[in-house]
This record gives sequence, structure tokens and C-alpha cells, in this order.
Amino acid sequence: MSAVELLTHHQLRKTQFRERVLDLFLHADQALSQRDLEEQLHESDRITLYRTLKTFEEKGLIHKAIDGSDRLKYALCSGHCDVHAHHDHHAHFHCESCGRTFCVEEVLAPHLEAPPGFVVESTHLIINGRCALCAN
Amino acid sequence: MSAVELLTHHQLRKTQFRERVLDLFLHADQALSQRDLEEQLHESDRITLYRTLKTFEEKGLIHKAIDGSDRLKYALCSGHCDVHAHHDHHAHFHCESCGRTFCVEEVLAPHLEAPPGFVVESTHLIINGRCALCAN
DNA sequence: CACTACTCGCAACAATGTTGCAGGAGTAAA
DNA sequence: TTTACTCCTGCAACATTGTTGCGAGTAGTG
Repeated sequence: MSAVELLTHHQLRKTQFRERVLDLFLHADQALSQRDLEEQLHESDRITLYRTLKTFEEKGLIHKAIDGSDRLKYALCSGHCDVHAHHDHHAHFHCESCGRTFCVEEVLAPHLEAPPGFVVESTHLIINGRCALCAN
Repeated sequence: MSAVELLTHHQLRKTQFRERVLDLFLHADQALSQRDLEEQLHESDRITLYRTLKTFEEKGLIHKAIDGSDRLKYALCSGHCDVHAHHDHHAHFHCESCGRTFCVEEVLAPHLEAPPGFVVESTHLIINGRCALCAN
């Protein structure tokens, strides 16, 4: 799906800035932090990018890729997410060497028991290690 | 184990400040953020606390409780951790309502397959939901 | 007690998260 | 196409958090 289609599908105005950001996600093979995006978007406004990501996340275009690092990252949703709920339950692989984070669609976070009285909403599975490039 | 014993066991000098911080962890039933600690430690220095936590984490007294929130939290290690490696593989439950995070010793992060070429070091399992107090 | 290495507290700075506001751009209707 | 309205953008400003350097103070050792 193209950037414009994604925006239309999620009822967001299509602006040049949003298209540029979405294109970066579409061409990325890893989760992107705000810093990553700023480096690729020349002359972008920090605050606008912050709000753009927040909006995309709320509307279900991207999801947070929690990886245990101090930096928040985002990745494109698989397509089943919308403004009502996210459905990305895959694991995230975080390379301790290069710091990159990848979505691992094959591995799903397990559905599990909560302690008595606790209500489970979602689960996240983070895998730490070394990616294929850094493992050697 | 007492605060003093913990310090001695991990070859750390026992200072009044460290004992106070450790006592807070010993009496807490949840993971604590730096903010939480500052609020309980009257007149503490932000930088000293930051470095104290970093030291404790390196020496294996406490571990990071990754919970997907923007705030880093720590909790006491179970006792098998040292300067060489952490061995806390239990899940962390994060309450979306009150923001608190609890260690769930009963639930362990699964050991799993990595994509080809990837090396797994550790896994983290985060459970999001509502705690017993907030669920009603 | 004296020495050494570690720790503490302060200054300072970088990075990030967040909100308010005015002007500009996208969208839908006339 | 023009108008009107809403949303988006970019700037200012501030709060919070992460991080390092340095001098003074303190714990541990003999």
C-alpha cells in the first residue's frame, strides 16, 4: 500500500510531510526512532514530527516497537489496525550491538494467565541479542 | 536480605544514601522509577540517584523493569544476579491505569527461536492491562 | 592515623516529551 | 472556483530525563 492510500484509508489529510514520513516507514526494514527519521528528513520540524508520529499511532498506521532501549521506536502496522485498537502482537528483536530493532512477525507474544484480579489487555515480547549483521 | 548485606555481597561500599535507596526497594511491592524514589527520598540529589541506580544495575542488585511506558523503572533482583549477568526472566505487568509495574515471578519469558543468523541473548515479556486495584 | 579509591553533590549540557498559538494548507460545500 | 472551516505546520517555550566533569567528602585498608 502506498503512503497516500494509507492516509486515505485512515481518514487522515494527505500532506507532503506525512507522505514523506510514511515513505520512510514503507522503505524501512526496521523500526525507526524519531532520531532516525529526523536524520533522513532534511529540514524537518521536531515538534511536527513528534505530533505526526503520535497521530499515526493513534490512527493505527504505526505501532510502538518497545525494545527496552531508552529510545522509542515505531514501525508500520500490518494492516489490521485502526483507530479502535492495535493488533500487532509480534515480537520485536533488538540488537544490542547496532541498536536496531526489527519486527519478528513469526514470533507472537503468548497469551497468558494474569494474577488474580488483574486484567490483561496486551502483551509484548522483546528479544535482545545480536542481529545477523552484528553476530559475526 | 538486608540493605547492608546486599551491598556487602555485591562488593559495594555501604553508604547511608545507598542503604536508604535499597531499603525503599526492599519495602516496595512494585517496580520503582527514579521519580518514585525521589519522592520518597527527601532531599536527594538527582544525579547521585541516577548513578546509584546505574551502579546497582551493573552490579546485579536491581534490574530494569521494561514496561513500555516512557519511564524507566527498576526492581530488586531475585538474588541470582551478579556483575556478570542478570537472570531475571520473569514477566512485568504494567497497569495502564495507575502506571505501576509489578514483577510477575510466576510467568517466565519463553525461550524461543531466532531468525536465521540472529543470536538471542535474553527475552522480555511485558503484560499490559489493569491491576487488581484499578480493574474495578 | 594516614592513604587511596570510591562516592557525593553541584554545575552544566544534550536529548526528548509536551503544550499553546498564529498562520498556512487541505477539504468539502456552495 | 471560490468560500468557509477544520486540521496541520512551525515556532516559542518549558518540563523531564539522561549524561559527563570536577572538586570536596568519605569508606575501606593497613
